[in-house]
Amino acid sequence: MVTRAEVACRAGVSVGTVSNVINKKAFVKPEYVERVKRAIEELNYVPDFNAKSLARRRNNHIGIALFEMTNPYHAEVIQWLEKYAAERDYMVTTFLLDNNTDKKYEVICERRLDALVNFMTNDLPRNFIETLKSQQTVLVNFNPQDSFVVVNDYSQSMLECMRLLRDYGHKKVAYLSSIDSLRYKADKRGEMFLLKRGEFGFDCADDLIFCNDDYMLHSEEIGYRLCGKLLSCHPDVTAIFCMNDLVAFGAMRKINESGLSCPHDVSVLGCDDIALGEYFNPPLTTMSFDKMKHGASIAKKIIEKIENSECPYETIVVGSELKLRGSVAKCKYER
Amino acid sequence: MVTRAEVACRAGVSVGTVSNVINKKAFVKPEYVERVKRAIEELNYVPDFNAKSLARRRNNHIGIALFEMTNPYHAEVIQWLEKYAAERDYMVTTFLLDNNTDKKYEVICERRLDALVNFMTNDLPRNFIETLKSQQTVLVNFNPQDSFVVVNDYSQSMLECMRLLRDYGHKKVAYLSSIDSLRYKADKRGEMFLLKRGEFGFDCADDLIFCNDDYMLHSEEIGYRLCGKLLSCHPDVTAIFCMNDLVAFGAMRKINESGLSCPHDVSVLGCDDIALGEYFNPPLTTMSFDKMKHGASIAKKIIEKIENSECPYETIVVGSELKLRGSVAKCKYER
DNA sequence: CTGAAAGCGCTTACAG
DNA sequence: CTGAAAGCGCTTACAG
Repeated sequence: MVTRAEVACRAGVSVGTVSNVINKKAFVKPEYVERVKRAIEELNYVPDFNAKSLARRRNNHIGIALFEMTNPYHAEVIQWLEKYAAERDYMVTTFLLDNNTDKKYEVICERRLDALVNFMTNDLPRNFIETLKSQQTVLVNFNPQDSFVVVNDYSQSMLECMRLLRDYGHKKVAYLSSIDSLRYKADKRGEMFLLKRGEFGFDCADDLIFCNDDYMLHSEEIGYRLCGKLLSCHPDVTAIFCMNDLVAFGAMRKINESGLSCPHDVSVLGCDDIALGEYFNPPLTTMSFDKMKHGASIAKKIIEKIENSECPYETIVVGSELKLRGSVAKCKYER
Repeated sequence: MVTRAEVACRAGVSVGTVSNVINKKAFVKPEYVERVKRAIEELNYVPDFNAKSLARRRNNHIGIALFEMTNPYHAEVIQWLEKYAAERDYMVTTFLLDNNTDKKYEVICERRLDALVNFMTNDLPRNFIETLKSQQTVLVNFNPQDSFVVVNDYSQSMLECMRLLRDYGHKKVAYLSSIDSLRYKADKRGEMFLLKRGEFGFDCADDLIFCNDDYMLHSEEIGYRLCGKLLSCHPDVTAIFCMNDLVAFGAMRKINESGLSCPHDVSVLGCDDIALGEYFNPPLTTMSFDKMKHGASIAKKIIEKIENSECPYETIVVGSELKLRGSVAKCKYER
């Protein structure tokens, strides 16, 4: 492994000067720049980012806390986040917090991340968060007072969906949530549904809303199970909101297996607009937001704050958009 | 940020002794152990893994080079790899090499990864690989002589599939490959199809095999486009092998849009057994292997070699398994 | 068994 | 503008 000292030696300058030409932080006599560059080339020198991190007390490392790695929705957002970050020399790594979590909390703290983005649905332990704060880690999606918060405002699209279902004559409309009953209402989608369903003429029975309390299940499985329960107590349901696209896929599977058809018997709506939704049969109606903008703007805010801790934390609201596709149709009783 | 020196001071011992109790490498008088532990607790001390890495010249960091982050197949394998690695204090980070690749090659080298797993379909530059080798990075899925290689042996399942299609009376069978025509034959699936299709009584027309040369497309889109071409020159095709499940989803979408039905008109087979396949309509027939075993065994080999560079590189062969589901049916001309 | 000290490969004031 | 040197927070022979 060739080090900076060897480069300096070969170029006939000091280590500090080599640093200066590599980091372009100070003016260096062109002749030296030339010599250093040549030495780097000849020795095939690669700087050690680790050593740099230690000296600068900054890692250029962004972490992402995730519960399910197989949800393409997160993968898409992360992809854009990573792209933006990578162009600015930041590395992003994803930490799967679905098992052995205590150990992973430790690891995350030991790695001295510059920032951590929280894409979990469940809460993270208080002392873990405190440690991160004491390390000056820039936080995203924790408490609004000490982190950036990105909220996807689904209220408009949700209203649009509800209007659509009403116009299509649906009355018996259910809601399948992949999170538990407490959090369910905190979510804009759930809140809106609960608040407005009477107004839109939908059946207001409590057991048309299903929540999930088993944290270990993946979304598809949640949708599949909840839809099973739903169909057994409300076989005449004609439309189902699902909290995300994977839940919707699970619901559609159960519908098919029950000998019903989507959208002929039951319309299904998802959320997130993952790329595969369009490939389903029927293509999934869903609502979403600009994932590129979402990912990139998280990265942008993070980097701004890392490089200038004076930047205030703020809440970013991202508007949503409805994608109407084949999985929604007129209520069969109206045709 | 509290450092090891402060812990040592508070515990009334030296820095080295603190290291010894943390790393459990040497015997320390129980009384000291107690005092050090208390000091750590009281000061809320968190070791700095970065500094540790610099001193040990090892990072406990495994990288994964990936082209598409949205393929759940890789996500699943990586998830198991990560789980195994995390339990042994290794961090794994995924590098998306779909754009700005030169910069990312640099970043990867600068981060001094202990290992790099290659999940790309296209080749990586020679000098990048050379640099990694000179850094003693443990390699997976590069050249067999200087890396571990994990091959999924699909030959048995592929034969099983072909036998099945023959028994179901299919004659006009196509193959959609997400990689280019050169690599196509190097893959066990493609090789087997090409070699045996005559023997199974399938039509041997060259234009029943479609390859993809546009590296920027995602698998679903590749399947969709190739299937479009296929249907326009062979509208009477009755079965399609797809190189992976996403390609199959794309093909199924095109089939539906063309007014045909899967499996009534055309049977479709995928590969990888991604979780969503079962949720499709119809559920996708596919072949796969044990992803947990696959991911964990990569991690195991890597860690063994990192911790003992004497371990020889080897090739690991993983057998495959057929999952027969609704997307395959008897040829309609035989019913 | 424990402590003092050198070393890991960088950055960054500070003199000159 | 450049070099010498201290420092980042650890590990690890080596004395004692």
